[in-house]
Amino acid sequence: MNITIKDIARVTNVSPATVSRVLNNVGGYNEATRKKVLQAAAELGYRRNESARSLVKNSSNLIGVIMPQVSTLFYGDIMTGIERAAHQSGYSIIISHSGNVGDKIPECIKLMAERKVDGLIIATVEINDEHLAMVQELRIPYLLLATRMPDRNVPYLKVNDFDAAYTATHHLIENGHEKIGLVGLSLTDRVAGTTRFEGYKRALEDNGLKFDPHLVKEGDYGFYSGQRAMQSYLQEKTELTAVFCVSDDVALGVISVAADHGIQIPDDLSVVGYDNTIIAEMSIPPLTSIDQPFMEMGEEGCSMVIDAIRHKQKIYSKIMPYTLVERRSVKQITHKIF
Amino acid sequence: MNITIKDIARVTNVSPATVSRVLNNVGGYNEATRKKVLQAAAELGYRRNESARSLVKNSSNLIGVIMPQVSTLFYGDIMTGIERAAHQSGYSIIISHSGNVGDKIPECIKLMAERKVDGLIIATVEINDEHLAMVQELRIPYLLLATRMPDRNVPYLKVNDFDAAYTATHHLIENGHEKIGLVGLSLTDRVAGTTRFEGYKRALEDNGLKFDPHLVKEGDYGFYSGQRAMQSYLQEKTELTAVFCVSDDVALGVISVAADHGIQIPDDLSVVGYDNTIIAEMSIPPLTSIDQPFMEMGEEGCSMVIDAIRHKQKIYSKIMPYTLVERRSVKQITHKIF
DNA sequence: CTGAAAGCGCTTACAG
DNA sequence: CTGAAAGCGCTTACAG
Repeated sequence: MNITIKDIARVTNVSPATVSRVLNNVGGYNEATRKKVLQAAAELGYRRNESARSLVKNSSNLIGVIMPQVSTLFYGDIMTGIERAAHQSGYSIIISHSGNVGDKIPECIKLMAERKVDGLIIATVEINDEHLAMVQELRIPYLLLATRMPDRNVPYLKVNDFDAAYTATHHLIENGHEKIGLVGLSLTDRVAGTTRFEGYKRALEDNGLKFDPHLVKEGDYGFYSGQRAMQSYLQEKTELTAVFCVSDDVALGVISVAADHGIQIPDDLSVVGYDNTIIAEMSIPPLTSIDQPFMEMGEEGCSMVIDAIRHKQKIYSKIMPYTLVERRSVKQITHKIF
Repeated sequence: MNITIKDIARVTNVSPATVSRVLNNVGGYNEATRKKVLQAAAELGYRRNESARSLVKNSSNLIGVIMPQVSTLFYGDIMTGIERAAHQSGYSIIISHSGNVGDKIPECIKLMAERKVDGLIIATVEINDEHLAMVQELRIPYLLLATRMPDRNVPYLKVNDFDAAYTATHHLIENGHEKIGLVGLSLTDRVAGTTRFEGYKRALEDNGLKFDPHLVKEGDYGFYSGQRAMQSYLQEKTELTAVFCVSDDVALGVISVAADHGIQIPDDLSVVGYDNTIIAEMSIPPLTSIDQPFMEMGEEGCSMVIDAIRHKQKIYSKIMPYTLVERRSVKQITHKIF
């Protein structure tokens, strides 16, 4: 049998109400009772029953996290950040995977509803209007993390993909590159795909370079996508001196087939990645990459929803700062015009 | 206000008891009532309150997962496996991070106790006797995943580290190597550290090679650990033709400094990794590595505890199969004796 | 400062 | 097949 508040009450000769009060630190008892209750609780090995507590408080001290189960490098970082912030504030986190294509999102939301989570973080997956409606029905604070809903006023926390892509491309241009490829563009991904594409194009235009569709390779964010793109460049004998990759994984993909073909990075080809996961550092040569602060995003995002829960206030979207971290995969080349 | 079972009862003119029965599919009602209850539930948008349910059933449908927050590559894989199995059986998972050094383990266990989790998975961290006592006090099924307690009869699910290290080393020997380094040995890690060390040594001995302590570099499982080891080999001008690394990360570390020094992999140095995470494939050249099936381990492990919960039976330890996946980081060299 | 009582939303013997 | 009732372990007005 489990030890309950009543057991403590019996042992200490006070009412369960008082036990509850001291255990919850709400005041309304003198020091003597406080001491004996706490001592009895410790001696009996009391563990409070969160279910009972949740039931009466109509809240669970739970933050729900919905994430896709793709094994991306940053999954752990985001989770770590979220868990840290939650733990600090006395919340626990419960997670549910949305499937690779987000097909299980409704199920996830239902689950979160049953668990009466106090707040919800939807990370990394794109949701649609139907999902949004379900989430809103929950009437709890929620936040899109490292994702967003275009054209909808839904709170999110993420890096500005347009700017970051612009910066990455601009960095290449600054270093004298004029034929710059874009690798891994997902046209169906309106959050990170097309936005980065726009940033890339704009950087080109702003610097008087012509956008050439032959230089962009569609794909996804994976390693193989990068490999396929590089193979395709090779086969088509595309002339380029640099590529901007939509993720570190695809960057490593292009580097790997480049290596197989004796193409030197950065001497023959400069490459910049995106995410700045650990593999950017592991790359040979180490990869220049756009840093997304995933751990901080998890932490900050979770704090935002907790604040909203506690102060019953609205969550405002926030842009996280990105940085370009330079390593050794970009070469400065001389301008042809000189 | 939330819709409850009573609301459905009122609308359908049956008792809450009956509503509960049809919602839980326990039988004891005719088709007509079943239909109207289900319909009313759907119409009202009923969501059951798991807290209330947990309270009366004295169980939560929750599997607790305790993991360190190191951002290892396989974190996501393990979690994915666990979540998949849990979800399939109607369980949710709640996670708590144990800190890098496991210092927060007691706190994690306390939390799991309060949540009344039905089962517990402790992944990847080493626990001590004190922790074990706390866990056992919970009186719920639990399992150590990808870790174990030496000298204690505690159920675990993992790969046989000794055998795997033996296999890795033996693979190198088969390919004609005689001076084989061991990189990343953690002498304090009695689970994976010393065990892999033993496997390495035994493989040497069984093949008539002398164990040379100068060939082993202590460290941890990280990238930098591999870098430091390689630098140290270089500085000491250690003669060796191959290294067995305790993780892919350390393997990439040695490869990266090797590259900086113009040392060709595998021509000048063969290397085999451990874990077979995605980076093994991303490595240049692609890394031969011991595969640990993390996703399957998560899935299988979670299934084991769920089975134990359902059938109230003991959990028996299980060994997962590992495999050596050969890629291009090992070179066959001619035996000197010929 | 403290207690009696009601109630959170559900499940489950028990009785019919 | 169905309902009335008790109870899971807690919190929180209310009253003193």
